Amino acid sequence: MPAHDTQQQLQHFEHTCKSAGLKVTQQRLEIYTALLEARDHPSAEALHKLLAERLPALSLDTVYRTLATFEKLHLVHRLETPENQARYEAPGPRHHHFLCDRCGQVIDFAWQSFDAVELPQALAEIGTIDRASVIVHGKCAACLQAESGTAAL
Amino acid sequence: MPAHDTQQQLQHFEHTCKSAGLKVTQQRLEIYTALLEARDHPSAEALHKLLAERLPALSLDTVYRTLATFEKLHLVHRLETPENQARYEAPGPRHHHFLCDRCGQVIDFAWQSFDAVELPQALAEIGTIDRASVIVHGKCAACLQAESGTAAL
DNA sequence: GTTGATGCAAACGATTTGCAACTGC
DNA sequence: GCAGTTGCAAATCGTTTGCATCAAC
Repeated sequence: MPAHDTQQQLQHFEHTCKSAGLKVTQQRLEIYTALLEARDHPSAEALHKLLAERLPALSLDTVYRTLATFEKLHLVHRLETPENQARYEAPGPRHHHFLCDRCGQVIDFAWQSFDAVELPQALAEIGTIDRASVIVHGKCAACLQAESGTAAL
Repeated sequence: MPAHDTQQQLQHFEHTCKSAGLKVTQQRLEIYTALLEARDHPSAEALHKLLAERLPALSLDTVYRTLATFEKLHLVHRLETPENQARYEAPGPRHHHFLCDRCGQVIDFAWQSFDAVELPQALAEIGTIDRASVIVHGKCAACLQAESGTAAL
């Protein structure tokens, strides 16, 4: 995907940390990299598990703290999900989210024509706009199939 | 707002409960009514506090349980917010959400031209669509003012 | 009268925090 | 070396659950 290769994002990451007066520790680097590579909006716990091999000493609270730090710097986005567990993603190519109301899965989708549209006037009075995205609720294909097999709900 | 007056929604509420085999208890009625009247997407705790006057004996867990029940029946929506506390709203006129990244406030806004637009093809393969809405992140006017006064972050 | 709903208190799980040891700059 | 970070363990907070009592149908 153009304009979003890993190298560039890592550069941006280091630069952002340094300008904020934050140290570029191994943990931060690994967590950020893992998030760049993850395509499934992992939770803090999922990231911790994922990194357990490379960094056995990494503690879960560091993951939480690091993600919170990254979020403030806009290095990652915390997703809005109906779950009680927060999920994160590194900002990449612009996309939107489909949420399965049954299994909770989050699926990305692109929608160029939305991205190009102008936001409504009303927003100007509400505040400044950082980013806008679409959230679609429904049932994912896998769940539909599972339900038809198991006679539903 | 047409097609969404309180009377009608209460009828719909009772009907939905009965068809689901659920009792229309005073607690459920009050919680639902409070949510219909609330314009601020209250959390379970906020609702509990709000109803404390009318129903001093109402317990917080009943609020939680009731909201969960309502959600399954699609009588209320659980909002996607970046907070750790869930917020709810009764489905009313179609609208979208502005989230202030600073104070966490949720502000509704209308966007008719979005509502009329056709969702992208890609979604058809992902699953069935229940509802689609836009989430805008930014800073609300109040926070902008507060920051300019206090010399920011 | 039954059956499901509520209130209470205890349990749970995700996230946060205080503090001492450590590591990047 | 200093300031910011981490790991650990304990605390916190939102939410869930087991169980006896109570209310709606």
